[in-house]
Amino acid sequence: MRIATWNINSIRARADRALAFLERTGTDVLALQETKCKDEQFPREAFEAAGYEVATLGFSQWNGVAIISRVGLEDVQTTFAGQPGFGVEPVTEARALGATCGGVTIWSLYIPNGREIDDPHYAYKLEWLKHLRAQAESWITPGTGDPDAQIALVGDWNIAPLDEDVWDIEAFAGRTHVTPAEREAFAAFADAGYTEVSREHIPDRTFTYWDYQQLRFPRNEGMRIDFTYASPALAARVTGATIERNERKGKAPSDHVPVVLDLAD
DNA sequence: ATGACCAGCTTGGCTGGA
Repeated sequence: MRIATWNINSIRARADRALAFLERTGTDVLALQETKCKDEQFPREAFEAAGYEVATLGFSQWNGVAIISRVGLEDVQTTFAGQPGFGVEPVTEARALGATCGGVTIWSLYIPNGREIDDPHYAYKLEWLKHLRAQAESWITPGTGDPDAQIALVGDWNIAPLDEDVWDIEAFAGRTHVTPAEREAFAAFADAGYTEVSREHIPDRTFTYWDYQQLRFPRNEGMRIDFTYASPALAARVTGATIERNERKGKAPSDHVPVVLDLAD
C-alpha cells in the first residue's frame, strides 16, 4: 500500500495536480492539508470519478484537511479528543481528520503555524501538539488503546526538527519552526512510541517546502517540515519513503511537495 | 530552466502562509 501526505495550498487551485499525482504514483491514500475550502466547495467528484472515496474537513478559506482513499474510508473523525481551539472563546479549526483506510488509521494533520514566537498562535501550536501527543499515546497504550494499532500521523507539522532541515539555521534566529520548545513537542511523539519513518529513507537536506518568494526553490533554500509518524505496528511495515521534489516545478505548484510512504502488504 | 509570491474573499487591498 502506498500512502502520501501533501500540503496542497488550495485544492481548488490544484485538483488537477493532485489527480495527476495519484495516477502517476499509484498512491492509495492521500492526506491533504491546506485545502482552503469549505466541505461543499471541495472538488470531490473529480476524485470519485478516478475511483477514490473522499473525506473532507473545511470550515472556511483557511486551513482545511482531507483524506482521499481507494482502499476504503471508514470511521471518519473530525477532531481528536481534547483538540484545542484558538482564541479566548476557543474556536476549533479544520486541522485534524482521521479515517481508517485499508486497515491503517490515517490522521491528516495541519499543525498550527505559530506565526511569531510572541504571538498567541505560538502558544496555541504548542498546546495543540501537547494534546495530540497525549491522544496518540493513548491510542497505542494497553487499556486505553491497542498496542497493535496501525496509525499514521501525517501532515504539515510546521516544525524543522533538525538544523539541517532548513537551508540556513542562522536565518531562523528568533523565528518559529526551529525553537527548542517546538522541537521538544515534535520529539515527544517518539517518546510516546511513534517513529518518524520517512527520514531514514531520505537523504539529509531534502526539503518539502520552499517559499514562493526570493527564488527559494531554484536556490534550494527550503525547509523540511512535512513528516510521517507511525505507530510501532505500522512502522514495521514501512519499506520506503520519497519526497516528490518535482511537484514543486511546472505551472502553479503548491509551495510544499508530497511525502510518499510505501508499506509492505 | 526549477527564475524573482500565492490563495481566497471583501474583487482590491486585506489576511495568512513560514
